[in-house]
Amino acid sequence: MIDRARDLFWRRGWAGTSLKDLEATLQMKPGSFYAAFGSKDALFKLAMKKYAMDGAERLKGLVKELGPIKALQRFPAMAIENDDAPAKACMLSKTLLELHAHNHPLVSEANLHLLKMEGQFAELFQQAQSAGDIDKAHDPHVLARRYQSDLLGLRVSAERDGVDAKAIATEIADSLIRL
Amino acid sequence: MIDRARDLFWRRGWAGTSLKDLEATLQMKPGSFYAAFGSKDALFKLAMKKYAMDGAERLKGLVKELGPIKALQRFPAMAIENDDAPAKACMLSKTLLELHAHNHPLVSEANLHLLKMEGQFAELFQQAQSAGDIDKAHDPHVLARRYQSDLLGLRVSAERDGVDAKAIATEIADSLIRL
DNA sequence: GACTTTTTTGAGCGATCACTCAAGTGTATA
DNA sequence: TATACACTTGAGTGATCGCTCAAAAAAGTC
Repeated sequence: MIDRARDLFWRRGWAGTSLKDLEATLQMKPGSFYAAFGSKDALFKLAMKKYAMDGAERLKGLVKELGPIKALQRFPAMAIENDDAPAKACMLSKTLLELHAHNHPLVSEANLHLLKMEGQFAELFQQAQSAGDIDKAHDPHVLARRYQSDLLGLRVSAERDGVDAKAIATEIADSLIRL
Repeated sequence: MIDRARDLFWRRGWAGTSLKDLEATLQMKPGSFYAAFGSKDALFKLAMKKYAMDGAERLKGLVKELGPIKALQRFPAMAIENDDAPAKACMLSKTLLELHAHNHPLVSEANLHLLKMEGQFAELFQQAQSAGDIDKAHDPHVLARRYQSDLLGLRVSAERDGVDAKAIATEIADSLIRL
């Protein structure tokens, strides 16, 4: 249920998704919708949380499979390779950009999720340092900040026409070897 | 006139900017507005063109002042340091992300401007190679693609809370030395 | 099967959307 | 000053926005 809402919001954005759209994909009449979720914003908040949790889960799975450094290297390509995803760009950044000027409450929510994600990256960088894969001279939080910025850029680029985003993902992954 | 419209669109996005908003900042009544511009979309297109041209002009000025490589190094910091700008994020990427799912004509327009900008970067990378500042083994178009992706990521990050975007800009600039 | 409670329904609320156009105002030429 | 033309005005268009709520249907309880 929330998954379908998330996909719709992710693809079309906040203003681009109308209650009619939600009613159609969720098979709900207005009354049921408001009884269940309270408001469009409330559902968006839930959808964004689901989005963030799924992303964190996917990364954890990658770590379990490949270990920290290889997970960080694989993650960028993974983020853009699914053609069935609602969008290439990150839902959190899309929300941030769309609603920032309106001082919308969902913006601080998006900021929070992005920060938590950055923390997760920092942890992995630290683990990679402990494993000897990355020079300990680097600050893991600095690495994580840059990594996330690169990731956000990649995912915006992946939404462009005529840009080989996979190549950029590879470059991001390769740059982690040289640390 | 178009500058004021561009600032409004840049800050608030396409759906976030209503005709009422435009009428207020342009001091125009609906009739005059439609006589002058035809539609909201048409003005947005003009605004985006102005945005792209101004950006290209600013980069050219930087090149004239500092030369190609130093201009490329300075540009990221410059893009995010103006606190009076309507937004930190790039108007073209904001438009791309907001309207991509709706197959809106303005998306291809945004794509075009982004591609032209990437071409400008590629030219500068090539000039930097000719000047001996960058190893000629690199493909300038590949460098430009990555540079623009980094730039877009930087400008999204600059819109976040609690992120030192200046530091990221410095890192991007520094990574150009090591080429 | 009768009664209570919960859930679903969809017509419709006021507000706002992008946009139109007849009427009014200003300006140029005679 | 009189006439022709260009521009401005803002009330108003139908459509859509997020959302409400009384009535109908369904589910639960005895």
